[in-house]
Amino acid sequence: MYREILDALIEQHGPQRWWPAEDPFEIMVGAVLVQRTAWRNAALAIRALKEAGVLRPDRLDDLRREALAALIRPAGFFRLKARRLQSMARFVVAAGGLRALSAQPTAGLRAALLTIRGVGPETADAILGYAFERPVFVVDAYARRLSARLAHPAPGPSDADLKAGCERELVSARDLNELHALIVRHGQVYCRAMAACDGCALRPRCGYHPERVPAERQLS
DNA sequence: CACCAGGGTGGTT
DNA sequence: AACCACCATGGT
Repeated sequence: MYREILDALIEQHGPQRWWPAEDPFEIMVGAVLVQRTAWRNAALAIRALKEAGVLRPDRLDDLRREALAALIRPAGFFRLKARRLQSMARFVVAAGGLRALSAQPTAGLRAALLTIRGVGPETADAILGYAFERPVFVVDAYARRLSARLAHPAPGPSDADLKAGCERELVSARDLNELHALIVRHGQVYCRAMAACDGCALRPRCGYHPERVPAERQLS
């Protein structure tokens, strides 16, 4: 099921090789900055952090919160995210760095990440998958929409079931990361650009925003 | 002008 | 457990 979706999406869009970042901590920062935000805007904030030379746990922790907020302004929710980034930076410092963290088993590391203010299930999984290369599937808005559409007209699986299903079938971090990246890519291409699924690799059982698909093209 | 983007939190019903 | 308001910028 998910393997076939992965293959179809690779065929259509090619390998994605996410996450675009130079190092694991940049991925962690990006995962917070992109929350409910277009990646373009998160990228502007990351660039500002790099230019200021503060894209490191210790430097981020030392910055004054107003100064950090000003730097990440383009990402939106900047005061909120400044606080979240500092709680994350402090967490990393307190844990003894990324090397120490990466020694933990996945389940424990996930639980630890979830104790950070502003890191929920999705952000934790993005960090686990892309920064720590653990075999987890990131259930985000795009994955949820696709899953709901595939199950239509039945109600889609819960987030937990979707995540578990993907992780059972696609065992490797590489495949799970690639599936998530491709679902996002696919969603960005077809979500608004097309009213329905013309040219879609998953035709006829795909579509985003089912409520926007004309009734005569809805799945029965 | 309205609507949306790779969520999470705290409070209310 | 299921809602809700809130957080805020930049693009279409």
